[in-house]
Formats: sequence, C-alpha cells, structure tokens
Amino acid sequence: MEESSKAYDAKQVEDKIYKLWEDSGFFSPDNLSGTQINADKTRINADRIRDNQRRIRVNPRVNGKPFTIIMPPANANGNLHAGHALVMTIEDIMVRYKRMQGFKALWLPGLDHAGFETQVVYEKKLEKEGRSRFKMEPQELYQEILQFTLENKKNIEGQIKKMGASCDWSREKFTLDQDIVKIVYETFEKLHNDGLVYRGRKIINWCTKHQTSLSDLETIDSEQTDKLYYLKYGPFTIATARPETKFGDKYVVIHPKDPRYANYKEGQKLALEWINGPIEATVIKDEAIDMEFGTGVMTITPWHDAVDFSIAQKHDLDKEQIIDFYGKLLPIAGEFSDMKIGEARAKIIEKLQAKGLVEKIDQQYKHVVKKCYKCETLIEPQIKDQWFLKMAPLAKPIIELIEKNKVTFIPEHYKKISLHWLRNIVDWPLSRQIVWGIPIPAKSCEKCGYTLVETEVIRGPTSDSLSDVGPRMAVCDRCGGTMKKETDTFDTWFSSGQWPFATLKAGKKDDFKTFYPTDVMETAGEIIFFWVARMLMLGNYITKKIPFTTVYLHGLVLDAKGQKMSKSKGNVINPLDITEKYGTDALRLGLVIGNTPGTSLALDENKIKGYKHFANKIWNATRFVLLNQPTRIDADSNADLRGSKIVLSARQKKHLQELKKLIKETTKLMDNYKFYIAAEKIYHYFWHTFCDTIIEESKSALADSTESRGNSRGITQKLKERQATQYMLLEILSTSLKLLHPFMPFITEEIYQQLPLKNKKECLMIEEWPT
RNA sequence: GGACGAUUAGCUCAAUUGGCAGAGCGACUGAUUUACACUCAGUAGGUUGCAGGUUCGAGUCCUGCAUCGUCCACCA
Repeated sequence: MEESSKAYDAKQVEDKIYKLWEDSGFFSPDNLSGTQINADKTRINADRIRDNQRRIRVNPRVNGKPFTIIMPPANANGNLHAGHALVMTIEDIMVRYKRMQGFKALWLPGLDHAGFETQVVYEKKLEKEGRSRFKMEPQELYQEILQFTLENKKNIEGQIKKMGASCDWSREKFTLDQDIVKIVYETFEKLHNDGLVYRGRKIINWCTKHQTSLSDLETIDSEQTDKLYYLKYGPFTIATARPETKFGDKYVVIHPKDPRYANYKEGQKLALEWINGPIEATVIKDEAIDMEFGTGVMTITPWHDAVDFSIAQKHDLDKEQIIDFYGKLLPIAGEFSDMKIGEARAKIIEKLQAKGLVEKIDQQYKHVVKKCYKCETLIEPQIKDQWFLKMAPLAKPIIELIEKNKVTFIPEHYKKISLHWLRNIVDWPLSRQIVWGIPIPAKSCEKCGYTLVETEVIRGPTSDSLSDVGPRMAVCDRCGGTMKKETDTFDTWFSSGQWPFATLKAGKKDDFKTFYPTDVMETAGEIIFFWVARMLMLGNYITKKIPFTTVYLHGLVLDAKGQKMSKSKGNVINPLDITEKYGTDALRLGLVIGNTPGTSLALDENKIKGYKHFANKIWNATRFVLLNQPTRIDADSNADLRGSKIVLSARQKKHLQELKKLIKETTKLMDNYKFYIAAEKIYHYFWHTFCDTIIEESKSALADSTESRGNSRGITQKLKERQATQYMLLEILSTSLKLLHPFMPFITEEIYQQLPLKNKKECLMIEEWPT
C-alpha cells in the first residue's frame, strides 16, 4: 500500500477495480469452467507452512457447475433508483459467492423497453414541452421514444456498473432485440395455434388519458365517497352512483327469488318514462343481484360495467356504448351528448329531478372505484376488441408444481399468495393501444373475426419502420371480408414474461442447454403477479420446464422514516448520490444488513455512514497488518528463521479456530440466503474480534525486538513469535476479505491486489471461498 | 368481504426455525495522539401488542382479541 493513506477513498478505487474485473473476463462463465479452482491454490507462505487447519479442499461436487441468475430487466426510461440498487446488491452477492465456490456463475443483464411505463414517462416529457402524442405521427413518436430509451439504456448500464454488478455484459439483452422479438412472436404464434390466444370483444379497463386498455393489475382501487342516487324507473326504484351511464339502460334486473318482485316475469316488457323520454324496458332475472343492496333492483349498462357486461353476456342482451373513449357522452345522451361525464352528472340529475324521477339521494355512499395506476384517472370500462390470453390452462401445471414445492419461495409465504392468485386467475388482456412496444403480429377480419398471426417481419430497436408486419392479406380466407392489420402492441410483461428462456435461447450456442432452468429469480415482491407468475407459466409452457427453482423476493426500499419514496414527497434517495458520498460498498452493506426478504427496508443515511466507517476500518486494519509484515531485515537478521516452521501459540490457534467457525456459519447462512445475518456476522467479527481483540493483542509480539534483552536464543524466540503473529494476522485478514468480498467487492479487491500473498489469483473475485 | 404480513431497547431491525432476548444508530460516562477520532473501554435502556393454551422450556407453536400495513374481490 504505497500511498498508505489513512482513509479509504472509494472514488479513487471503484472505477479502476470495475475495469480490472471487466478486463479479466471473469464476469463471463465461459472463462470460469473450474479455472478459478484449478489454478494454483492460494496459500499464504504455502511452501513452508503446513497448517492442517487451512488445507484447501476442492469440492468436486461443485466445481464447474452452472449457477444462473437472470437479472430483472431494468426499465430503460430513467435513472437507477434505490430498488434497482437493492436488486444489484443482492444478486451480485449471490453470484460472487457462487463464483468463488467454483460455480460457472452466469448473471445475465438486461433492459426492458417497458412499454406503457416508458410511454407514460415520455408523454410527461412531451407535456412539459407543450406537445402531445396525439398530435404526432405514430412513427415519429416511436422514433423519439426509441432515442430516449436508447440513451437511458446506456445511462442505466453505467449505473449498474457503478453498483459493482459482476454480470456478463457480453450476454446482455434488450427486450426489443430482434432475436428476443422473434422468440416472443414464436410464443405468440404457438399460443394462438393452441387456441390459448384469442381476439375477443370484452369489457376492459380503459384509461381515457392514456388512451389504452389496461390489465386489472395495472389499475388501483380507490375508496371514495360519492352520492348514491335513487331513481324512479317505471314501477321500480333503482340505485346508482353513475346516472350519466344510464341513457341506454333498457333492462331491469331482479333476483329470481326476490318476493317483492315476484309478480314481474322474466322477459316482461314495461313502458316507462326515462331521462330523455319514453322507453321500453325488459325484465331480466339473475342471481347476481344482491337483494340487500339498495332496492334490490338495478338496470344495467353492459358497455361500461363489468358486472353488467357479464349479465348481458349470460342473457344475450343488447349492449350499447354511451361514453366514448375520451370520456364524453355519445349522441345517445341527446342534449348531453359531447359533455364530459363529470360535467354531465349534475345536469342529468337536475333534469331527472325536474321530471320527478329522483326519489332520494344518499350523500355518503362509500364505494371503490378503479383508477389508472399511473395517472389515477378514473378507469372507464369499455367494450373493445382485444387480444386475450387464456390463463387457466397455463396456470394449472404451475399450481401443481408449486404445490409439489418444485419452486422454493423466499420468504415462504409467497407460496400461498401465488397459489391464491393462480387459482383465481382471469384471462390476460395482451394488447395495448400504444405505439411503444412490440407490435402484435396479426391481422384480423373485420367481418367474421378470423385472426391470422404473422411473425415474419420483426422490428428491432434499430428498425425504423412501424408499417408492414408480414405479407398483406386484404381478403379474409373464410368470409371474404377485409383483413385489418393489428396496430396494437403487446403488454410489456408479455415479453418480459418470457425473459429467462428468451435471453438464453437468444444467447450464445448451448447457453440454453447449459444454464436453463436458471437457479434463482430475485426480484421485488411487488411484481410477483405481473412478472414472476407469468414467467413460470410462459416458461413452463414453452420449455416444459420451470424457468427457475428459487424465487427470492425483496421488499420495498423506504426512506429513513419508513415512508415510501416519491418525487412529490421529496424523500427520494438517489443511490448514486449515496455512492458518491460514502462509496458503493457502504451503500451495499446498508442495503443488505437488516434487510430480511419480503419485508421493506428503511434506508437511513446514517446507517450507510456507519458502513463507510467500516470500510475505513478494514482499510486501516490492512495498513497495520502490512506495516508489520516481515521485512528483508527480519529474514536476514536471523538465519535460524529461514525455512523454519511457524509455531502458533495456543491463543493464536484458538483465534484461527474461531475464524474457522465463522467461515462455517457464514457459509451456511449464505446457502440459506440469509445474507443479512451473514454480513452482520462478518462485520462484527472483523471489527470487534479481529481489530479490537486480535490486533490489539498482537501489538506486543510485533513490538521492536531490539528492546528485548537476553541471549540470541531469546531473540530468536521473540522473532519466531513475531513471525507467527505476522502469519496469523495476514491469514485472518485475507480470509476475512474473501468472506467480505460478495458484500463489499471494491475495497476487498483493492486490498487483495496489494497483499503480499504467494500464488495470488488474478483477482479476489475468483479466489476460492474459504472452507 | 377474503387473504397475507407485522407488532421485540428512544429509532431501524435481528434472533440460523422450541434452548441464556441481541446488533446498528442514537443517548450517557470515561480514555487516548506509533492502523484507524471515520478510534477505544464502558453504562443505561426489555413483562417481546393484549388474553389464554401446549411444553421441562415459547419472541418462536396453537386459540382468541387489538392496532398497523399490503394484496386480492364485479355489490349497482
């Protein structure tokens, strides 16, 4: 340690060390086939020390076996946030640990175009510039978002490196890469051929702001208090919170067993006065009606309500659109047509009141409404032709596999959560009305609905054309109608749902064979349904194998007070700022210690500051050990010492045994994914045992021997003691660095590079995990 | 309405699966200039949310309750 600075300076080290790793090639498993084990063993003074306690054993069971983690593809639409930092830290810990154990460790990085998410981000940007996507040509918009995404992609890649991620950049994938898109299309085609994909005219969640449909997962429930209006509908009174949808209501539904309405027969016609004049209503009986609610009678609006839609489907009733896709009333509303629903509601009630049709108004009606998870605009259910994926057949085998514990969930309770969701799964609306995504490669007949999937033309990130997917086919084979090319894109999760097998199949030769199924899927508990469940289903459907055997789910990263980070609250912790201030290793420790899987973590800057101090402690302990290593003068001053065996004192042997115990415990904890305890244990050992006890104890033995009196035999004894101490200190230091490496890769590597070890490896990253 | 968590020191959380309740931060007292003030030695701080039960033994398992949180669900 030439400069021998008293403080560890992360800034001077990190980029240099990352480059060292990248240049070494050991991020790639191709360069790992047991090489890190087969190379000369790292032995401290190996040629002259035979210490049984430190015999390195190669574990043949482990040597050269693959270990694979597919990185959750980060959204390429912004900067690395605290959640990403946690992903990078946990996964890097797993991979570095396994790599040191001799596995052919592959951590495959990737990025996601993140369809809707990115488009929303970009639309906000457009808004700020006073522009709108609805005034742009689709091609133009696509090109702009593409540029934006590619810039962010580069940006994020740099930030991932900053976190110390030891992933194999030579295998990096992007969801819009041509080879990935090709695989996505093949999957879609197979699903279509198997009858699992269908185009259906069903009720969907429509966001009037973003002009797209959304899956149930992309909506949030919001409880609010509204007025509940009791309206006279012929002989009945109906209750509704949404009078503005009622223009087309011509079916009145009652429970078949309701004694109050037993006189009314199914299908009976009634003439009655309604909002804009006389209409004819038809009586329908259905058990979906809750006799307890309101008056036990309701009219239905199948186009704009999911319950009503299902009743209408069941009884084959007419459906009529009342509200357009921008949230405005259609001509059916007569004088109210073209009004926004919010504005229309009060006016409609006024009119109804004037006509004497309002019986009463309940002012305090609490109910739950759906909102767009991005902009919180009220979701307007609409009937629309959409592509759907039948989920039940895909879920069935996964339910069985989970029940048989073929997938391990960490923490365990996610097993129940997953099973519950899978058992109640509904069909997945795959299509989105946005330009930023993978185009759905299909045509459908406007007349008979016949669909044709065409996968020939692939659009990758470098392609500049949105048009012409597949050969034209103007006329429907079946009925002679017009075939219309699909303009919708896939839900982004449809492509990321295929990520584990898609990335490996699109990878180097034999990658799929070697690394699939993968070992661990580590991601946020939040996206278990969005992503994990869908990967299991799609992965198993295509490959007949479960895509990963262990699912490790982490929680949210919160601010120091346990509040969710958000830009509006101004409590967002930018991991790169932290890195800048305290060093990446400190941030990594702060993210992992005290963070149990599945639970959220309050990230306190003070805590990270504490781990910066720890980094400094390691730095200074190293300085002490190195300052006290044997010098030429030591070796020359007493010929008796040359070639002599190290003789450890009983106390020193005990220290080494304790180290052994630490290794054993740490290894067990690492194997059980208890990184939060493992890290803390090593931390505690290093600081309070190694530094506070062992180093302090060593000082007398290391003191200048010229002060010791007595004969030459005494001096030799003294030198022997010193030599043993020097050996022990270096031994404990280097072993501790190995244990710490997965957690704090930068400082440990930097120090390793400077240690006077014999048979040193090219880098600590490929050193052998101690046993 | 259903499901799943959580509740332990002032704060943030552990407790390697039933075996002496522990860390970090913070607080307090003191030390010290030859690895480190980004230091060291020490102190205080707990009826583990409440009430029962099982057990030689319960923070941990069972039952009930309370509070908080999250997810799921089509009551107009």
